[in-house]
Amino acid sequence: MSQDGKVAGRTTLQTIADHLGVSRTTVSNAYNRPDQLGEDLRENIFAAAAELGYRGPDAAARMLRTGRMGAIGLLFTEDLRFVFTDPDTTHFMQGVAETSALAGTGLTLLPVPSGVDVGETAVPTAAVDGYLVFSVADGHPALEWILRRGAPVVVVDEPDLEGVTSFVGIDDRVGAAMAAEHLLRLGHRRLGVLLGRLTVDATRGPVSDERLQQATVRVARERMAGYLDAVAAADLGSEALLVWEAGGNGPDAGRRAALEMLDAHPDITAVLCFNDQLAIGAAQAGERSGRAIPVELSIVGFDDIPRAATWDPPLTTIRQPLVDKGRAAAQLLLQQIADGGRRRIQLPIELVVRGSTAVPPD
Amino acid sequence: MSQDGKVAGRTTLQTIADHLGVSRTTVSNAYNRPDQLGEDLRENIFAAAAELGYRGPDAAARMLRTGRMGAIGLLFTEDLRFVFTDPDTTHFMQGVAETSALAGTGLTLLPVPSGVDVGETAVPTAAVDGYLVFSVADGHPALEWILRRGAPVVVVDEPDLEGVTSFVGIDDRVGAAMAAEHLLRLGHRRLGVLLGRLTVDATRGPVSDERLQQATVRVARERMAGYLDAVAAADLGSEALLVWEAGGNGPDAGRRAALEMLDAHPDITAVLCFNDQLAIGAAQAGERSGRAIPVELSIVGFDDIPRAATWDPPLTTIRQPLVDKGRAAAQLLLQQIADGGRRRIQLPIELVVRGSTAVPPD
DNA sequence: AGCCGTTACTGTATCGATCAAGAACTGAAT
DNA sequence: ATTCAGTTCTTGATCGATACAGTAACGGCT
Repeated sequence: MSQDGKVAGRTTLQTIADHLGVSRTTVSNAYNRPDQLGEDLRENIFAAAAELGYRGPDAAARMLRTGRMGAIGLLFTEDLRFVFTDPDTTHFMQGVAETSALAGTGLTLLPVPSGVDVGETAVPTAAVDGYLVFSVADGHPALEWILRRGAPVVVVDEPDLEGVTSFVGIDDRVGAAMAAEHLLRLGHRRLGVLLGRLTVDATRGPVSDERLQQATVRVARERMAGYLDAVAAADLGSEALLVWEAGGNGPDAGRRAALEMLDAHPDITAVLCFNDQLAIGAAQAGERSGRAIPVELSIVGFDDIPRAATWDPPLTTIRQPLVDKGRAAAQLLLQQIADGGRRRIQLPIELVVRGSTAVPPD
Repeated sequence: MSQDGKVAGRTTLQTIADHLGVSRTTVSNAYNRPDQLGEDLRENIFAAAAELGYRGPDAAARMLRTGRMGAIGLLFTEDLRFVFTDPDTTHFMQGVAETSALAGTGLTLLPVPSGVDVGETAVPTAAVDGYLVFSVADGHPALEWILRRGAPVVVVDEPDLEGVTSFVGIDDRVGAAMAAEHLLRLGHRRLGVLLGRLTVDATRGPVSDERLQQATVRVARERMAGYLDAVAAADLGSEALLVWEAGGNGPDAGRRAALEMLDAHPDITAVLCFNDQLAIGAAQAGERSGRAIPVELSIVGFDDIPRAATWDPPLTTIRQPLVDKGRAAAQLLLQQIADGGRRRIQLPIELVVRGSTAVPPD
């Protein structure tokens, strides 16, 4: 009856097979290929499974045999406090979670806290079919680790490793140019630029051309190029731009940096921000330093998070579809897992003019 | 030399072992037990691995052999839009992610969208050592699924299955009583209660005693009991409480429900809210209906999210440590995975009096 | 009767790694 | 010379399931 009867041990497919006098494979089929056996036998098998306390096919064994993990990994290197607080990230995650849930795939979070060796994290041992890499700086060790594993990878926003991974992003250069053009057309001639980070470390303060050259964050490089495009198109020089690094991407970092920037350069009449959180900080800084928005100071954000529309005044911003970005990234990864194909997606962006920008004071 | 040489196929431990003329196990030890072999051999092994394109030990095979998945699952049944937006949830997740990252454990998200059969989700096949169940209503099918799997489970907030799972929560009854007492002591005699949901469906409107009996959400039952405790201690009857169900837990649902409630019962002088998001909605509703806060209407929240302190006026609320809750839950699960022990943790709560409560108008 | 297709089920090989037990070697202590 | 302990590496068994190929039984059709 049994060809492999165990004396004790866990309940497995074999236990049930022995109990009913059928083969292991038939029991397996009851779970995974219902069309391969009769309806009544299938029910008997489930009854026996319940009786014997069988927990269902073991995940690890199935994975080993099939080679599929049934899960995708989401890698991020930002501070965890930030990841779950920052609206950009959470909206993105929402899109990812939605898509993977719809596909019946698991979603494994792979945080790589700064200062921790990647080998010590769950990254190397994670049971995933592929990785989603969310906004990681060039050459980060975590990225090298997973590229070495050879699994499918979709990079979101950065870094853009053409030909190596799939990619989801927006045209950052054009988006930045749209924002700057809007201000220039209103008549502004002296623009502050407030960005989060140019490198992984949290440097704060004015940004020299030199430091700009060293930027390891692709998005920052692209957007700066976009601002310069717009400035050049308006027949102005790069001295029209005053670039300041906040050292972080939240409203607090934005407020602090904007206060310093406005203090150092009171002639600035408008601030271009790398995201809406920074823009909210800048708006607070403006009011705190006695500048009415938008009459005395114009602010432009980026992303169009929900709060941008409800802020007082509502923020002019560049909209990018963050939830769609998550959806697209997850879909690309699932596709690549299925067919091995690498793809690129560029999502649409749009200038949304609201109440935080106006003609500069004369 | 080789005892199991494959003609082609993937690179495995054996490939490297053959290449160097050592055994499979030695190569395995190079990765997992560096003290079991010489330093130079270890380096040779890694060099060979790099040369042959070996991706490191296969996760599935390791799991099968060791029986450890190296990951925990986080189950939630709420709408995904809510999960990543709601501050309570994200703070909790932050604590979980932090703790699991510190332990080098993976964290797998297991969303169970409403209307989807649990068997179709990643829940049954997830490779996890245990489950974290976050605020799920009594008898939800997803919970039955994972209990059947027999893996360690930690339930957060609800349902409280004593003796079956570990549990992390607060004393909801006492917390609610503290909030109500505060208002009663100020002199309020007619209190609105604004709660999110009593059952999984999104019912809205006034809550009858009958419906209260049917509540499948444990936290709601406990807190109602706490309010009644306080009311009774003040020698009042249950008619001092006017209970309203918002059908959701966000500010929008809160605002809408509070408007209806205040419209139907203009004599209410204070509102007890089940969380700060609802409280923010109630505060907006108060002002929108022409009531100054706190002079004409007092509002009490629950949780003490960061926004509660910065709201205008700052919210009086019951503080519960949400990030700690996530940490505690993850730690309990990791402990239970390690030693099988089931434990209970009750986190401290605290009344935080701020500017949204005052003596009622006469 | 003979052939074919379908349904229902079986048996063997295999996925890739780790564990437990033990062997070979080294050097030092008895 | 012998025992002992420690280090370094090997052997054989095993984790639990699924892929693949194959068999048996049955009914319909010519």
